[in-house]
Amino acid sequence: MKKLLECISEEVMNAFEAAGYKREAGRVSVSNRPDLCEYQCNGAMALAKEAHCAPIQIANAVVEKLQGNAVISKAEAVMPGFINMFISEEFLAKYVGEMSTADRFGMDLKAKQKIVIDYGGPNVAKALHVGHLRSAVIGESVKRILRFAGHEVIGDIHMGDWGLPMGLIMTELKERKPDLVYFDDSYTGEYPKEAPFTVAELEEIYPTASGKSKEDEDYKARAMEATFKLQSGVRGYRALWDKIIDVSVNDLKKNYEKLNVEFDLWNGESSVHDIIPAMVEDMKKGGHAYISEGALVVDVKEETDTKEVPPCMILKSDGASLYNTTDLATILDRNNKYHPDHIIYLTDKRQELYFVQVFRCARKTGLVPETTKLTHIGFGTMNGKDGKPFKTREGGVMRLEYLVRDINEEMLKKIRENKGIDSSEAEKTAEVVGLSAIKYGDLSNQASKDYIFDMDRFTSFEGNTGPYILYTIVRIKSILEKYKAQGGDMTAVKIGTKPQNETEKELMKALTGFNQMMESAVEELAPHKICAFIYDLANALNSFYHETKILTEENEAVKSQYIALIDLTKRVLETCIDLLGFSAPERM
RNA sequence: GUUUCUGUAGCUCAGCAGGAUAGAGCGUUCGCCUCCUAAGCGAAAGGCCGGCGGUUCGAAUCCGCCCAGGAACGCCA
Repeated sequence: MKKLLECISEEVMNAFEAAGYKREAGRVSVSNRPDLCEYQCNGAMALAKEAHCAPIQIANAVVEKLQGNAVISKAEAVMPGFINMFISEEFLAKYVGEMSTADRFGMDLKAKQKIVIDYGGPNVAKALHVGHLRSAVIGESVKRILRFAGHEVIGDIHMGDWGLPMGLIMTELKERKPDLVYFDDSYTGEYPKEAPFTVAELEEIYPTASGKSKEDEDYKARAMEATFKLQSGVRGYRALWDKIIDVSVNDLKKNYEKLNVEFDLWNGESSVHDIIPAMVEDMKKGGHAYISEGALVVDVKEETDTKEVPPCMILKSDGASLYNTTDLATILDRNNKYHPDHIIYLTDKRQELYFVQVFRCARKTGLVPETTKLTHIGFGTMNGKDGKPFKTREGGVMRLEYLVRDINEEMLKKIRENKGIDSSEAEKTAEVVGLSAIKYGDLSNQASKDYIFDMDRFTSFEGNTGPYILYTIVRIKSILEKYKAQGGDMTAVKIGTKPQNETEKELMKALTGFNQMMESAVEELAPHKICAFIYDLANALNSFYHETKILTEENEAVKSQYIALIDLTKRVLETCIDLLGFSAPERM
């Protein structure tokens, strides 16, 4: 379905052409002066110089050609050369009517792509903290947006599950429970099903071990040995590692579930361990990798660089692999398995340079074809009210669990003080609304920017917040329920006649922006555009609601259109919040 | 030091393939519930769009310089 602005632009372009000017000048945008007009075209002014005449003359000529137009009800030329237009109400109603019955509200699909999203995942055996929130929330939304646009998307959490941290944990475990069968090299039987530790223990073990290794050389040596044993496949160490992964992943799943975040793949650095040697060998053979300052590197400088881009390190001088190595191997692995058209990484924006290096290295060494797009979405930090990175009151790193819990408690308080909702429903509702508060608060900002996490603001029901959006949806649901209870037939309602008043027209116009907005949200991988759109749409709905008695409208045809219109609004809003990764309750 | 991002109302943020009087929300002030959820709606006040230059008929938006803050800059991830 053509976007509304395209429909209007086409008319204006034709008019430009008919008046003897080039049609490109006819591009129309939503007016930035709603007091003067609804849509505007500034092409006449841009054209003036090459056409050697005053812009107002051009505008006048174009306006003349627009008289009696079916799409544009009124057009006028204004000094110095603006073309101000109003849309035909009949056309608008017809357009919205088509939208309401079309798939995806009439959004056209582009060629289908296969896309992998890498969430730059958390380390196993470490509690999720607020730093992991953005990757999960933004990534989930981007995934849903791309799927909505018709692409095949594979989300990979991509955990840090290999290397020294694992050795440290095992060393500390051995220290505490030396009798575990996993450490008995002569043991050949089955290993126990039960893990010899809980998540809580695991989370405490890692920092302890990490601390010890910094002070105790001998301890560190043992940890490195354990790491080596794991990586070289010693049976007991592998079995123990499996348990660590099991316990951690279980816990991670629980946490991500609360955030309504899902992954298709639970891969990690370990997944590509086996293909690293061959990859490194190829890089050497290809003449790309060479030894510099003891380490194996690939140059990734380019002539056009304005800054120093250090080489991409493949192996450390002690021969061990590092972050780069596994990321490169992962690219290779993904290419072999999925042949993706596009791989998207979500990490903190501080890793920008790192990804420039990795992407260039991957291209240079031919890990992916030229056509595979590699994108890094670098997001800003979540700060506290003081503008500094978010911390607990004690100054430590805030666990994600606690953040979610605090938001939910705050939400529950507000919901309880409002109305007599019974307590089990209130708790459920608080979770749903709380999630909207967290996610909307995050996603309504541009991903690349830092933002301030303000509990009071995010959980507020007023203003540009998640709860406000949900409230709007709940309001609509309530009317529709009543309509049905009164015997109204939802399948019979439709949109097609011109709006009765200004607020209805504004609501229609707001709805028509969906396609335009979605296209740029997909193109720019920008969930915040959806937030801005639904905020405007919710405002339009609430104004309409306030001005219009819907259920008591006596003219049945008018009432039917009202119902169809708010139903469409509800569906659009629900689709959008689903793309953001949350949902609305029945009541609140 | 080099590179890069950011700087818009008291606060939190939009707007940036250049367009007419720079927009929201919170907060402040003032209206509106016998009526579909007032968690709402309407209105007012509040701005040298960090500064200075340049390009242009026209700049918050493009370019240059400067100021302020953050970040990155080979063996962490």
